[in-house]
Amino acid sequence: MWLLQMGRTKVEIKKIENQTNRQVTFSKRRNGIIKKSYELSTLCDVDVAVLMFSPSGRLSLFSAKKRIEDILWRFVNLPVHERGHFSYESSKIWSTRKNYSPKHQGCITNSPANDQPEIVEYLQHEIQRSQYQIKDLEKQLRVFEGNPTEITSLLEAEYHEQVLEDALERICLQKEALQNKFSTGYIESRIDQVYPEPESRTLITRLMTGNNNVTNSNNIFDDE
Amino acid sequence: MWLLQMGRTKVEIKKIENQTNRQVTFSKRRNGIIKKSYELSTLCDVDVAVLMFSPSGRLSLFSAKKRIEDILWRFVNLPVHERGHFSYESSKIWSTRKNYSPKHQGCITNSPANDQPEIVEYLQHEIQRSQYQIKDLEKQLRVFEGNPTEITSLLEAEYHEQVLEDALERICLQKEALQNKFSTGYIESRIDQVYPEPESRTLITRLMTGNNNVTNSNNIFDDE
DNA sequence: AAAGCTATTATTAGCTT
DNA sequence: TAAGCTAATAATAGCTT
Repeated sequence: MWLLQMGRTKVEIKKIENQTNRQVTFSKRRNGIIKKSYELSTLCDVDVAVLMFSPSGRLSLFSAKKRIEDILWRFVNLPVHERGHFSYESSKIWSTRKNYSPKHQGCITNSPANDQPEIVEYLQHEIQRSQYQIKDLEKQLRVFEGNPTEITSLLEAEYHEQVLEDALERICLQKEALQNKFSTGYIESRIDQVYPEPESRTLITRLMTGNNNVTNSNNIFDDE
Repeated sequence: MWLLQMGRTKVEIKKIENQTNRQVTFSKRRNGIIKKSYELSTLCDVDVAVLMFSPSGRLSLFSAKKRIEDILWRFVNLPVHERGHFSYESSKIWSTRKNYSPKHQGCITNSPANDQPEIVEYLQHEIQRSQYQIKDLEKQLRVFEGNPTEITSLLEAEYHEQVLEDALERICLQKEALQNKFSTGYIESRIDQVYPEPESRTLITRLMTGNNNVTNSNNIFDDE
């Protein structure tokens, strides 16, 4: 009946390459973390918030005792001197954990003694990110201007031609619909079912411009 | 040597009244959650952020793969309706928990209340300014998408039509120019640069468009 | 109190259905 | 594909040092 083995095996902590397996493990372990978080919250009377973004951009949230927004809000609005300091010191927590490598994790606890302007650095970082985003959007807009320096291949030109023709067609249909509406009094209400989602256009457009600035993630590890 | 019992006993999930005990349990279980979060992050390639506020106001943070600010920022910038409001009752994990009372969700305001230094106010102002600019640029881009739901009057439709026709004309001129160039024997061969693999860009595109998928109310424990 | 120990409970990996 | 099973690993409660 049991061909290989029953029950769990010891597993190495590294990315699970098999997509199905990874999904199943994610689901199980996420439930585990959420359960543990709930228990910690209840046993020790602490507010807990957990956020998980999967690679596909899907978000899982958990918060105990308070709305997650309230917990995050409290964090974001902490006075500087209670915000927690960042250091690279290794935690004793991990000193006996074999599978732990601290290069990509940050564990921070606040230390009232330290008064570093972390929030200023954070805000500056976010401004830079916004500037990148603005540059990218401006680049996208320039593509539609037909600027020869932006479109350098026939394929690109044809692609943009197609995008614009599609958009134009939708506008014309919409124009007709509006004309009908005003001439007959009939209310058009199926438009968003009839036409393709604009989101797909945006996505492809952004793919075309190929500007993908990624925020850096210097990670930080700290002892309690 | 062992008066009562060795090893753990089954514990009821309710607030630990003994202060010392509660602190010890907090420390141990917190480490457990952080370890599990690290493992989940690595195994399943997920961004995880954990925040814990003890009753005394002490904060513990953990984030894997990215800075916690980046993860929170991403969450805060999700449109409110995409933030995932969920009820705990829906999971069978909670079906036997008596002490749990879920709180309903509400809105979060976006302007930080601050008694922060001047520089912080200034930076926050700058960020808001950038956000407005981004919104405006996105609005301009939507003109090229020709989304019918954005257009509610004939006048608007005609305006968009004109903009698109102008853009199309410029693109066509550029296309002709490129055709001339290539008809002289030049071969276009950079297709993979023009159309990058969608997979690699999806996350960033979603980030930029703000259209992250979120687990909704009833399936926080469901699979992705 | 903080760190270490271990019996016991809890989680879960790989399987079957 | 999702849900259930169980052997095995992992976490940890209550203890000692």
